[in-house]
This record gives sequence, structure tokens and C-alpha cells, in this order.
Amino acid sequence: MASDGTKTTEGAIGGRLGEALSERVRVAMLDAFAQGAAPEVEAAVHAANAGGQLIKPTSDARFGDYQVNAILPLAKLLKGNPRALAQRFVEVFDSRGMCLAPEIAGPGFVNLRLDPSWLAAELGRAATDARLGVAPVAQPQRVIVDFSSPNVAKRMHVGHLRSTVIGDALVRTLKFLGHAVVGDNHIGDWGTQFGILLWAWKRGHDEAALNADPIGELERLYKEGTAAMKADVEIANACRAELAKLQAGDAENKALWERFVAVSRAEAERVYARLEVTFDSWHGESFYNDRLPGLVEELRAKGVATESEGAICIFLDEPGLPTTPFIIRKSDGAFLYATTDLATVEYRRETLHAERLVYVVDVRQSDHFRQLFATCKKIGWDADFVHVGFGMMLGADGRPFKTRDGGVVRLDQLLDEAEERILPVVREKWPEATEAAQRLIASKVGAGAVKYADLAQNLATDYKFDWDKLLAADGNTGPYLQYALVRCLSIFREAENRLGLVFAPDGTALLLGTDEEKALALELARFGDTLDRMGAQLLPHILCEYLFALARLFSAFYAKCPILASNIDAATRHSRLTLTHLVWRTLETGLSCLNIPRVTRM
RNA sequence: GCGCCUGUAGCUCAGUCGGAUAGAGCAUCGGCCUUCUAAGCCGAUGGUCGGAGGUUCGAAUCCUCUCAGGCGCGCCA
Repeated sequence: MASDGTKTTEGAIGGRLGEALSERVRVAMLDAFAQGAAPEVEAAVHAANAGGQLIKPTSDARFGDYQVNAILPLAKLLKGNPRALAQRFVEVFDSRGMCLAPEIAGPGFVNLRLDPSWLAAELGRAATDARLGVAPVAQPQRVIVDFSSPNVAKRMHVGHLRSTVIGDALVRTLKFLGHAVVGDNHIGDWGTQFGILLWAWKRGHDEAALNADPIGELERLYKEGTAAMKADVEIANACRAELAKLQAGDAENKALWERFVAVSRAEAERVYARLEVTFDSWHGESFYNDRLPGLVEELRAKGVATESEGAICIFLDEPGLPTTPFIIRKSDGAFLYATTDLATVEYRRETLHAERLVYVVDVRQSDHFRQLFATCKKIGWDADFVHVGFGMMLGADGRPFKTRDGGVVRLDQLLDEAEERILPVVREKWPEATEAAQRLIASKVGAGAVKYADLAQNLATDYKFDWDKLLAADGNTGPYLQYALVRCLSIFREAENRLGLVFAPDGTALLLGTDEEKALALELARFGDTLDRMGAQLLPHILCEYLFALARLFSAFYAKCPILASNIDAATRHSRLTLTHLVWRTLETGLSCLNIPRVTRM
């Protein structure tokens, strides 16, 4: 990550300013209030601490940098005057080094102000650290992130974008935090669609079309097969027969299936390459086939699953869950994706020793995952299960994002369009570059804009895809962040060109003279806490918002605080270069966690 | 019919398991390039937090009801 001889040394606070402060607050609270008090007081402090509620950044700079709100609710438990309790807290609070003397305000808030000289020294040190002072988490988890998961024989389209981009960002961020992460592409490479595909293939495929556009031909066959099957019961039976042969290991069907999977994967890989997305494994549904029969029998034997109307079902009578059963074997004996998902959990727990299982899948499948997780719990498979459900991608008109004629938007064409739309701007801003260089920048800015738009919003809701908004260089967009990073690099380039100054941070404390520098420093110090929060909540927009705020503060600093001008003294210049260096590497690290491409100029 | 999710400024969205005067961006209006990329910066205007009750020192946040929109509901994934 560091290209200039920086070394890894953990900062005094492990890069978690908020966490360090919070710990001091916790100690002071127990010290001030828990002695001889009701056990609820201690429990309340622990609860607030666990929820990260002991401190929070102030809502207003006049209140300092962090505020302690937790004394007010405690006052109720202690039946005391909040301000008097705050006074007791302030007396025992250890502000040594980190903070100035705490202040009591309002009905019983305590305002904490960071000691500027401590912050300046801390950041000076962080600038020389390869991880910006952010130590890996103390307790790494084994995490599986299940994401992207396209179906074989179908082209990658915008419906796959969100899972792919969000999952990838989660994987990279959790890895940076020090967790043992496996990003798994759980491709849809098994199931009833292959019966249809095999039948349609045998009825008549076009070898020339297959060579020219493999996925196009498979999609055509699938579409025709589905239509034929719906129109004719005999054909539906024939499709089922083909599927049965495949499942029984028929050599011809198996070979065809392998061919379908191979061409589909090749197609998907081309799109992943453009998105720069990678996986640690590609364990599709077929990977778990062998486990299915035994699993169903085991669950029947355990009494977890029972037969109903010929199907093997799991009934989960719990509030919040659908009343319909979780079906793991159809009445015709075939298995379903519920079965595969259970077998997948079993494998991930037993073989991969997963502690946390993350599924990045469309929110419309939340019922399925609620049932899946409840079933696992019922079986006794203990783990931290999370469904990261995201909303649909809508057009600017608020209706599902489609092509003009109502078709699905192909992912490769979406990326083409992003590049085409941004290319004129690149040509205008950098006319002396070669066509190839301009195209490369345009592809990175275009893909980055599309990906960032997907990550920047809370994923619970549908999001509106609007070319003008996401490609804009102002506002919370990919291009804005890439531009901020480019400006950092430009400063170092010009320092070398004009002054012959090759800058490297040396660990000396910053000089935080102006409001812009102070605000920037405080934000930089919050990077580690932000990563933790994103890792805990699995919400990429938390990191996006942070990076945007940082980039904005940097832009204000850039406008107000000259660095290379001749009237700037050496010490100030060095400090501002260090700040710029920190911003550069924070943006670099943050964008790389989100996997938004970085460029050196634009 | 049952269940889940969403409703915050003209538009797009934040709001960290209740906390101080609800925040950004876009758009609009007004400023800023003889120093590092103006794809930028600064300022101003703009909100009954869908509505009504309730809980309490204190509610966008918790509870109840209600309106509006989206999604899902036995052998597809």
C-alpha cells in the first residue's frame, strides 16, 4: 500500500480514536457511579458501551469534538441530579494526553475536546504507518461472503450489479480489518433450468451462433424451451426427463452441462474483469449435490423435517416468519434451493469453520433467508448469519431500470455507456493525452461512478440510477472522490517539479493552524472507527459518507491553505504535505476497500 | 387476506439500537482562477421528519392506530 518506505507501527490508539475515548468514558462511569449502586447501573454502562453509545461526535462544533450523553439515562437509575452526576464523572474522567478538561453542558451532557497537540502528534505518527495506524481487529472472525451468484446460461445484467459490487466491497473491507474472509461466487449452476436447456439444445441449436455469441445462443434456447414447455405438457415431461438423466450422471448431458457452465463462466469473467471484481471461490450449487440426500434424511431422523403432502418440509412456527413451510424436498423427490442453501451452510461451518455467514442477495428474498437462518438455529448450527438485502435499481423515472424497449440492461453495455458518457470530459480536461490513455481514464472513472452510486446509498431501499447525477464531479459521487485523490497526487508531483522536493512523512507532529487543517485532522482520525462501523453493520454507505466528508474537507483545505507558494515557511509546508499525504492514503485505502478504481490524473 | 420494507428541504439521500437549534449534495441565487487541476471552493435561500395519538426531563428515532408506495406469500431461484 505504501510506496514510499512507510513502515507498519501501530498507533497508540490502534487507529480507533472513538473506541479509545469510549473506553476511558466507560472506566470513568463505572468508577463514578457503579460503586455500591444497583447492578442495573453497571449493566446500563455495559449495554451503552456495547452499542457504541457512550460517546458520539458532537452535533455542533461548539460542543467540542465528542459528547457523552449516557449520564442522563443513568441519572434515572441512580435517582440523582444529572448535572451533579456529570460533575462526579468529570472528576474521575482520565483526560490525560487525549483531551482537554471535559465540560458539563445543558441538562447533563459532557463535552470532550481533543487535545490538539495530542491529535497532531498522533496523526504525524499515523502518516508513517502503512495501515494509517489502523491495527487489525483484536478478534478476527472467519467470514464467508456469498455474493454475485449469477445463473449459468444467462447474461450478466444490471440485476447482478448490486450484489456483485456490494459483496466485493464487504469482502475487501473485512479483509482489511483483519478478518479471514472467503468471497464465494455461489453460481446458479444446477436445477430445473437445465432440463429445459438440454431439451432445447437437443431439439436444435445453432453451432455457428454458439461460437459467435455463446451466451446469446443459450439464452435463446432457454427462452424457446420455456415457451415450449409451458405450451405442451409432453415437452414439460421431456424436460424433466433430461434433468433426471443429468442428475443420474448421464454422460452426454453431463458433458453438455459442463460446456454450458464453462461458456457462462467465461462470459461472467469478462464482466468481472471490467469491474475488477475477484472471488476466493466459485462453489456453485452443483458443488453441494452429494450432500443433499443425506442431509434431508438426517433432518428427518432428527425430527426437524417432516413429510407433508408428499414433500419434506420444515415447519417454523415463530413470529416474524412466513407461515408456509421451508420445503427441502419436492414430492417428486427433487431438491430445491432451500436444500442446497442448507447443505452450503453445513459445508461452510464444518469444512471452512465459518463463524459469520453473509449473504448479499436481493431484499425480496428476505423471507427465504429468515427461514434458512431459523432452520439452522433449529438444527443447532450456531453462527452469525446475516442477510445483506438490497433494493432494486430503478431508472431516473422511478420505474425498474430497463432499456428503451423494455429489455434488461446488460452489464457490459452499461459500462460501455458510462465510458462513452465520460470520455468527452476527459478529452476536454486532458487534451494532450493519447487516445488510449484517455480511454483508460474514462473506463476507470465510468466504472467507478457506476459502482460508487450503488454503494453510496443505504442498501435497504431501491435506488435511482441517474447518469447525470452519478457522473457529476460535484456531490457524493465516484468522480468527486477520484478527483480529490488526483489533486493530492498533483501536489506531490508539482512539489517535485517546481521545488525539487520529494516528500515523505517523517513522523513529526502536524501544525494545525487554520480551521480547515483542524477539521481535516479530526476527520482523518476517525477513519479506523468508520471502518469498524462498516464492518459491524455491513453497510458500505457508511464508508462512502466518510470518504465524501473527508474529500470535501480536503477540497476546502486545498482552496484555503497553499502549500507550494513561496511565502509558505518550511515547517508549515511540511505539515500540510503530511496532511495531504494522509488524505491521499486514506482515500486510497478507503476507495480500495470499496474497490473504486483510483487514477493518478483525470 | 397475512407478512416484510420504505415515507425526512423542489429533487436525490444521511441521521451511528431517544439527546442540545434535524444534516449533506443537487437545483436556484450571489461571490471566488497572476501560486499546487475551477471535474473545484465560499456564502444565501429552503423542512408541520406522511398523519394522529401515546410513552418521558427529551421522539425523525420507541409503542398503538392510520394514510401512501414497494416487495413477498408450498413444492422456481
